Amino acid sequence: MPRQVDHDLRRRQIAEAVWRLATRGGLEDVTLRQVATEAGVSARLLQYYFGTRDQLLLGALEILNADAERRARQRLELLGDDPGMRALVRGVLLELLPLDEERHNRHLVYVAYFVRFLADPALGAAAREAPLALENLVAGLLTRGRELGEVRPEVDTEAEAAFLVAAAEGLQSRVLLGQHPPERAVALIDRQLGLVFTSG
Amino acid sequence: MPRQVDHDLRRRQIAEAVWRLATRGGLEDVTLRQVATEAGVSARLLQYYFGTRDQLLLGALEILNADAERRARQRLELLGDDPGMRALVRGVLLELLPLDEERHNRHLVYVAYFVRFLADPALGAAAREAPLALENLVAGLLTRGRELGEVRPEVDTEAEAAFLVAAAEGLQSRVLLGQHPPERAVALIDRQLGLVFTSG
DNA sequence: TGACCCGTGGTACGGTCGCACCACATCAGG
DNA sequence: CCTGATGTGGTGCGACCGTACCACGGGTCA
Repeated sequence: MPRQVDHDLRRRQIAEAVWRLATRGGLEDVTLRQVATEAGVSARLLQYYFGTRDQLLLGALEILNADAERRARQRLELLGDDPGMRALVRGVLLELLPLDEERHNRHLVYVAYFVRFLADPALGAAAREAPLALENLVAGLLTRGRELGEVRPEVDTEAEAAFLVAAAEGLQSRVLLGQHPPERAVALIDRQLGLVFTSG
Repeated sequence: MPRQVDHDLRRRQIAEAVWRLATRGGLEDVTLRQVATEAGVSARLLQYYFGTRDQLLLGALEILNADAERRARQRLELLGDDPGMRALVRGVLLELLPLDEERHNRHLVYVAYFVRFLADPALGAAAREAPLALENLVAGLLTRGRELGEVRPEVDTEAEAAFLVAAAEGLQSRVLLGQHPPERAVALIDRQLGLVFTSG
């Protein structure tokens, strides 16, 4: 084998350019030439590493998803062993809010892709799984919390989980549009958690 | 004046073509030629009635907003005089869900525009007002309901309003992506309303 | 050392884009 | 009856699009 190059690194470098352009002007602005310029490589390389434009869009999304999962796992681990169910649920929900630049941009990218999710089966598959998994995760945590007495016994954990995740997603949009400051979104989540959990 | 034509009608006809294309493939697919074909008019007419592409996008959005407000008002009036605060709040929130084709498509169009809202000040202005007004409307209804004894006295009406609107918006996304059936979204809203209102 | 393949650049082509421009009906007012 | 604004169609232009294709440096293995 001749000259070795870190393919994953190159792909990531290109994917990041895709994200930046998508957050600025939507998928419209994600042209091969623009991505190449933004990534500082020749347009030919995009073809080499991703193939067609559709594959580039899909590839960039997959890398984003992988990143999101890794970062989320990191942040949850940061809570330490046995952080309590409330802190865990809170951590999961806050992952949906654009509380730092990384999450801000990530959610912006998802929005740019949104309409495509409906039309393109390959993209849709990559996007449909995550949120439902999140909902089930929260539902599981709430059920566990109810068994431990941390969650009020009358709570319908499945419904509450779906509602909490949806609310977090809605708050995300408001923060992105600058209609709420991030702290208010967090406060609103905490308020609802106060209604669900027994700990005062 | 020579040959008279209903400008508003023509503009609406063209705007509807914009919406259809935007819901199918995002703003990428909203090209002048495609819109002209979809609307069954010549491309030249788009220039005549809207000017540049940016103006077309803005104009189509404004017509959509006007429609949305009119339809919402209609549906609320359908509730009759003195429908009770809970029914009113419910009506406002359900307006945010894609419960019929009209609302489904409308929200899809908003999503297609979303990223643009952040970059284009003119579009952003048209989009930023509505949701905050909605939140204030709900907050007012809740406060009034609390005075009437329909809302539990311990409810923070402003926070609850913000949370409810955000949740409705989040549920909207889930329904659009087909992750929840519309009835489940309604049920989740009703469940939360049950926690807020005394009537049960 | 020569064959070979990986990684990279450049470029060319057919197509579509937004938009400006020109031509021409139609019909009200002088 | 003609003048001129209104409404409509067509066409052309320069730019940019996605992508296929060609060329080539450089490192690896026989």
